Parts: sequence; structure tokens; C-alpha cells
Amino acid sequence: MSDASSSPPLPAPKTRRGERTRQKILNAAQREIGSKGFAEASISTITAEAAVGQGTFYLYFRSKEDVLRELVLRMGRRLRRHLTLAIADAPNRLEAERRGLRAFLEFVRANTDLYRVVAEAQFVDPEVFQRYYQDFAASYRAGLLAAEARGEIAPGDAEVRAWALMGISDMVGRRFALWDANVSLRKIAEAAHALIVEGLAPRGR
Amino acid sequence: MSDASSSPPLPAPKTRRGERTRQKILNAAQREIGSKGFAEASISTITAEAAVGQGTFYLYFRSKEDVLRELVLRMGRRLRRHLTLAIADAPNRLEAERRGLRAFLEFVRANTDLYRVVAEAQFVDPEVFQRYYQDFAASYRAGLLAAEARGEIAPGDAEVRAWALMGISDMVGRRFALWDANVSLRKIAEAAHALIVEGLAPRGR
DNA sequence: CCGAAACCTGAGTATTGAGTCATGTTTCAT
DNA sequence: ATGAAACATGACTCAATACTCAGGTTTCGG
Repeated sequence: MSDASSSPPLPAPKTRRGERTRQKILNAAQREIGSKGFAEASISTITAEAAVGQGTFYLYFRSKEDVLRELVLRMGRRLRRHLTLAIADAPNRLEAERRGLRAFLEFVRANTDLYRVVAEAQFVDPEVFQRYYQDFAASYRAGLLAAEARGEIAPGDAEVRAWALMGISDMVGRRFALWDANVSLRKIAEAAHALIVEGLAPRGR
Repeated sequence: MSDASSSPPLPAPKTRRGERTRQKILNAAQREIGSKGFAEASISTITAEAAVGQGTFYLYFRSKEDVLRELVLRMGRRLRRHLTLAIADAPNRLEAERRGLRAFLEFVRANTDLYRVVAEAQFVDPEVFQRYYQDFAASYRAGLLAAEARGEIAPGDAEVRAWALMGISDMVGRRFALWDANVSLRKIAEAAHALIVEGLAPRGR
């Protein structure tokens, strides 16, 4: 439990059955870890939930840490796809920002278990956790730089901006999409977007 | 380990010796949990580090969760004091925002263990974790509303703004004060502050 | 300086759950 | 159709550690 993402991954399943079993375990782990948390989730509960034997788990994953890692990657892929789709045909960066923020909030509310899984990774495997955010930051940064070149946003430090904007999504998502299941995400997204676009400074003269 | 902040707290120590011992344990727990994480930190390591017997721990804390709770409160008090001091005589809200952000980043870099302790509380005791942020949000919100009334900032949704701004501090702090120990926090704080004040929208016209 | 309350101790108990393995079943290329 | 590789099983082992307790030591008000 000491070192991070060590040793090569287990060989992928060779048959259709194997692949199906691996997915069943992954799904059960997502539900279990997502609802009870990493510490409370036990391999035996996961395998029971997946309706496979205890030992089967170790055919596909080296440890509980290992399965968490895999889930973080899954979350990354799904969220990325969701956001890409959402901002695909936005006319400009500020509009992309609005749609992306809204889409993120919706995604969080619809995938609370995955959200928690990623958050737990912060301590279980800092390596993949950091990479998760760094990957998002990198593409965010690129988008901001391109928009700046097009004159769609004011010039500024793209790296810091990327992290700051992710921070807004992350915290606003936690507060309004995760903790408060009822509030209208449309309104929240609008309010946050207004801050992102205009800042706090008083308008006009 | 199932229910959150249950049962009344243990009675406070009655003698000077008792108080000292309790603090020794708290300090050791902060170091241990802060560096190894909640799961890896064991009571026996904590008591050894504090140079007290195993059983002594249970004179002052009901469980490992209990000591974490206490540390979150400690972090809240210390950070609040630090920030209050930092923004005490700022001439206006935007300047307070700048100083507060800078002070927060410095605090994180100087108290990495406490930062981690709070983050771990998210899963160990969601109750206190949420309260920790809600308390900050409440006073942040009040500050924004007052500033808005004074015309120092543009009108807007104070609740969402408060959480968004905390999100910026949180994420920028993690990235630049926690993960990157060398970068100049002054520059980072300035860049983030610029975004907070002006937003992304292109200036002029 | 006395004694009752407060504090301290650390070996021992009890539980928990990760990971193994010997044995059995299914798949699929030939 | 067949057999070798892949997959599946779950009772068992074993290490880790939270928490207890019976018996000691220290504190401090009167």
C-alpha cells in the first residue's frame, strides 16, 4: 500500500467472458467505493455485488488501489467526452465556458459515485489524481490560449486561469450539484459564468 | 466507524498535565495524519510519536475519527485567524480579496499537513468537512454583500460567488502551493486576482 | 503533607479483511 | 470434437491494528 502506480498492469482478458467479468467487477467497485468510500468498501463486498468469487477479483486487479486507478481513468474518459460534446459547436470561448460549466454540473449530479471515486484517489494514489487534473488543465490552457489569440478573451496567465476555472467548477459542483440535490443547476451555472466573464469589479465608470 | 460526529465529546482534561498530554497527542496526530494520511496513520504510531502510552489516547479521544475532527476545527481556527489578520486593514473589498488570496496561499504552503487533514475529513466525517466550508462560505458571503452595498463590487449572486472564489483558492492552492513548492506565490496570487477582478471578457469597447 | 481524583500504562484481546491456492469449469482455435 | 489455455471459485491463512483493562503513578486543593 506504500508505493503508487507500481508494476505493469495485469494482462487484459483474452476472451469475451473475461472482458464481461472485468466490467462487472469495475461496475460493482464504482458503486461500492462511490457510496461507501474507499476505506469502507471491501473486496468481498465488491465481488459479492458483482456476483463473482473472491479470487476472481485478483485475476483482473492487483489490489483495491488498482481498481480505483482504473475508475479514475474511466471517469476522465467519460467526463472528457461529455464536455467535448457539450462545447463542440459553441460560437466562441465565453459561450463554450458557459456550456462547459453547465455540462460539468449536470455530469456531477448524474455521476456522484464517480466524482467521489476521483476525490478519494487524492490519497490512495496521488499520482493518477494529479495526472487527472493536469490533463484537464493542459487542454483547458490550450483552449484559453487559442481564444486569447482570437481576441475572444482578455490576455492573462493561461496556466493560473485554467486551474482557477477548474477550481470554480470543482467547488461549485461539490456544493450545488453534490451536496444540494435540488437546486437549479441552470441558475447556478449562470451566476458562476457571470463571475467568470465579468469579474467582481464594478461596471462602467 | 459508521456514524458521523456521534455522542458528546470526552470531558476536557482537568489538570495542566492532562492538557499538555492532549496537545502532544493532537500535534503528533497532525504530523502523522498529515504526512501518511488517515488510513495509514495508526494510533500506536501517533502515541509513540507523542511519547505516551497507547491507552492514553483513549483518555482524550474516542477514536481516530475523533482526533481528525478536532484537527479540522483547529485548522479552521488557525486559518480564520490568519486571514482575518491579513485583510484587517484593507481599504476596500478588491484589495481584501488580493491580500486574502495571497495569505491563503502562504498559509497552505506553511501548513501542508493541516491542509491534507481537512481534505481527508471529506470522507472520514463529511459532517464537519461540510461545516468547515460552510462556515467560511457564510462569512465570505457576508463580506461580499457588504462590499456590494458599498458599491465596491458589481452586484451578483453572493452565495455562488463565495463558493466559486473559495474554489479558486482551493484549487490554485493545491496546484501551486501544495504540489509545486517552488513557484512564487506572489505572482500566482496576482494572476488569479486579476481573473477575479476583471474576468475573462475582453476589455475596452 | 495527605488522600482522592486525575492521569498513565502497554500487554493482551478480538475483529477484520486482503490476498492465496488447489481444484474445478468454460472457452475457442484447430 | 478436443484439449490446452483461460477463467472461476471460496474456504483458508495471516498480518495488522483498534480498543480494553487491571493495576500503577502523579497532581493538587485543603
